[in-house]
Amino acid sequence: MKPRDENKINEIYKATLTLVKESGLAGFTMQSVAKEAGIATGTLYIYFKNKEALINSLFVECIKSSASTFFMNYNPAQPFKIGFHTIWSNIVHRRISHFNESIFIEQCFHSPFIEEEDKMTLRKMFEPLLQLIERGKKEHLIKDMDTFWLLSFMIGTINEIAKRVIYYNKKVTPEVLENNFQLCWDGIKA
Amino acid sequence: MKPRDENKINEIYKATLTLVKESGLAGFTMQSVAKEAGIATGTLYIYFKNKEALINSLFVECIKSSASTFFMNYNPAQPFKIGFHTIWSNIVHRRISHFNESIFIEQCFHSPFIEEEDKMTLRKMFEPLLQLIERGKKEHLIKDMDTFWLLSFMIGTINEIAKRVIYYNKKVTPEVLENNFQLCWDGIKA
DNA sequence: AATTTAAATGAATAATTATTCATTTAAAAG
DNA sequence: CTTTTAAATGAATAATTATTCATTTAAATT
Repeated sequence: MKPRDENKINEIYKATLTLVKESGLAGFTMQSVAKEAGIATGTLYIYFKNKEALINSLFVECIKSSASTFFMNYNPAQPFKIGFHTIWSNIVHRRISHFNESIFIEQCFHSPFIEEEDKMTLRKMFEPLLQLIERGKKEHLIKDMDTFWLLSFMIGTINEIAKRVIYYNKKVTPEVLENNFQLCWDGIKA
Repeated sequence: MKPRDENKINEIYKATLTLVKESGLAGFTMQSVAKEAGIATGTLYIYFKNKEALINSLFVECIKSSASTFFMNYNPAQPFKIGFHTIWSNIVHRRISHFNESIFIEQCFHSPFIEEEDKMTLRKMFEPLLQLIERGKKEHLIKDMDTFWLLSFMIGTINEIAKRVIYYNKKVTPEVLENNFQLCWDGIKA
């Protein structure tokens, strides 16, 4: 028998992300995905039951593959600021280098396609970061403020950096990164 | 002759924003807008040439009406920090109280419907804020960093606050607002 | 090399959604 | 009160897009 070309799923995912970035969740059709992925429309339905399933699977895939990068090189044994910087940096780089993915995840939040459960999974991804923030508060290194808002602050600045790098075609020099980190750090530090 | 019910345009706008918030730009149809606005489908086409025109007009309308609120009570003659706080506060409140609008504007940026020119208009809205930031740098009150990134920092945190207030159903107490402003201020201050 | 099995195809069909238009309604003008 | 004009209606049509399926292709097994 003929085996599935497992790489095809990646092609489909990649095509979908490209199209969603270009024209939003509103602007992509199954035909356009097939064309972009270089396969026939019918083939899409071998891999995904329907459009909704494609979107859902991709969403879960994006979450998983993001999560795996957020805590790379993060070692809880290191000093707080080092750890915080590592995670900050990881998220910034991921958002920029996988901007399509960032847009897709964001758009999915306002779409009827995603299950509440999957949104929960996304939130859980940040758990280790929440713990690090708690630790920073205990060590009196950062402000004694609701962890929820401290995380909000950090994520908000990161998301905006990524958007601007892409839309305004800004170079991400180490200097730009360090300046931006400084803004964030001065904000949260005690 | 029968005059147009000018209020109808507002109903259509309101309906569209509601639907876009609920299910994204992808998830609204002309039929659903008509139903939500309590009018017949055909009536939509008296007021708007087609779907694209509706989206475009609403986008421009959102920009204009936002802009009018961002600089309320802002007096350039006042000390820098007062002015900065006023604008910060205005934008936060607008984003929260008109969350549908915020989502719509954001989604439009990733849709094929909006003209580049209209996006430009949105960017120009922040002009007075850019000038205030320049002033803050001259007065050595805030960091001597690229104004572009200082603005990014401010807007990024604001957007995330609004999202979280809505999605996590957080109360916007004066304390929450002041704490969040403090984060932002400590970030940018010299 | 023949057979089997499932992938792949893409035109055809089904479903959805944008748009139109013949008709009705209601306000204004005479 | 009649006429005129344009708004409003919503079912019908057109256009678009999701999904299917009969057929072809190619890998694996015998």
